[in-house]
Amino acid sequence: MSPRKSVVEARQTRQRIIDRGLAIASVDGLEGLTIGRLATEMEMSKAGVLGHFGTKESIQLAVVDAAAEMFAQEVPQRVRDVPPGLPHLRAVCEAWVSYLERNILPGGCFFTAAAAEFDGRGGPVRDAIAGMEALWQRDLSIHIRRAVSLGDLPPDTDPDQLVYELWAVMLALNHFLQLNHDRSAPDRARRTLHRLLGT
Amino acid sequence: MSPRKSVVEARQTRQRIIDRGLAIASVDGLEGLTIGRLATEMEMSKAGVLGHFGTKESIQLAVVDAAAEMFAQEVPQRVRDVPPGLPHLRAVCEAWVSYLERNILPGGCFFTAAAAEFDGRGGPVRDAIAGMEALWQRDLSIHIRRAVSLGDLPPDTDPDQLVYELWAVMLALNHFLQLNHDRSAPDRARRTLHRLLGT
DNA sequence: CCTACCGATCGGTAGG
DNA sequence: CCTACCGATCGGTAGG
Repeated sequence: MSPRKSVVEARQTRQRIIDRGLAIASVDGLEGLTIGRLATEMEMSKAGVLGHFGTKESIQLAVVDAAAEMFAQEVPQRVRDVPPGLPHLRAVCEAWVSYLERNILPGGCFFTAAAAEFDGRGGPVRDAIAGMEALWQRDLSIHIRRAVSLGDLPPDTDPDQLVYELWAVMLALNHFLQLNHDRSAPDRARRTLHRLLGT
Repeated sequence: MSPRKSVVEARQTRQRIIDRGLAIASVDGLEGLTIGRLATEMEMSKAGVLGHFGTKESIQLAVVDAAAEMFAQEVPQRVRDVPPGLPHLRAVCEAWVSYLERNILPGGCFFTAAAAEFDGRGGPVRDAIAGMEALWQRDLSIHIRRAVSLGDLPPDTDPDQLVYELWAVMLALNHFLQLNHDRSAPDRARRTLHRLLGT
């Protein structure tokens, strides 16, 4: 029997479970993330793992939040000092490409994988994934409109259309990296961005 | 006890299992495609279902083949009479958009979902998915090079780059249709294609 | 945080 | 094509 842990230690354990869960889910999906597997990899009992969350769905939701936090730190946070308008938009996209290129999570972009897995279902997990994507799309749209109003992009730019095309670039980048291990994919993504956002 | 069926009937049953499996897999993935679920929906016993294939992996491989056949009938077959070069390439892309827009499979593009599900693994199923995608990319590349040699596309066109960008358009179309039920996505896809392939 | 357990479901087999 | 079964694993609970 393990000694009872302090509140701080318990919180650390909880965070370690979430981090491990994020790595598992990026490879094998949010359903491949089973309590038994988490327990084995954490060298804990299943009840020990589950006690921090209550249900598997709570684990999944915590992992979705952790993925959003990681993305926020790796992309928008890294370019927060770049001046607004087109420079900021370009920096955001470059940070995004770099994030995918560096393969921080073993299975690539968590949200792309989770969206494909849950898009045919209902429920809180699907809603959380869709909500995070919508937030980030809104952010991109704001950067685009700012670039237009600053005269950095043509006045007839359709922000939603550009969001669609930027999203497409990143989906394809993740797809070619993960399925084909195509190392020329980041370069192709950058060339497309070049065309979309000028030199 | 059901009467023993003829060879023809057995083949039909096998095909019905595959068709049902393709629909299930497009929504819940190739792992959500369980033998028990197939048996319930087919109103057969698990052993009855499994007897046609031997293993679950064989079912998965048969479903991948069926998905490729469906795609072949819905996209390249439909435009086989369109003259080569840019007209053919445009017709192919329009048939592809239309195929995704009509949502023939309840869960959208099977290959996108399957690729996201299996891209972190090894094995025959993953190889079959990647192989089908590679085949279709080769096809696209041939159409592009034909259009270049006919003078329909600029001589400095990079075929692999254009394949990347066309693939991106279709991944995004499927993504926005399935996750967000965004009915403006087909229009956005067509506008991007317009820009990529001229008016 | 553990052991010990629950009913359900998984892929698959034996035998007919 | 069926019934009847196998061991393994699923999410989750009781009790400490």
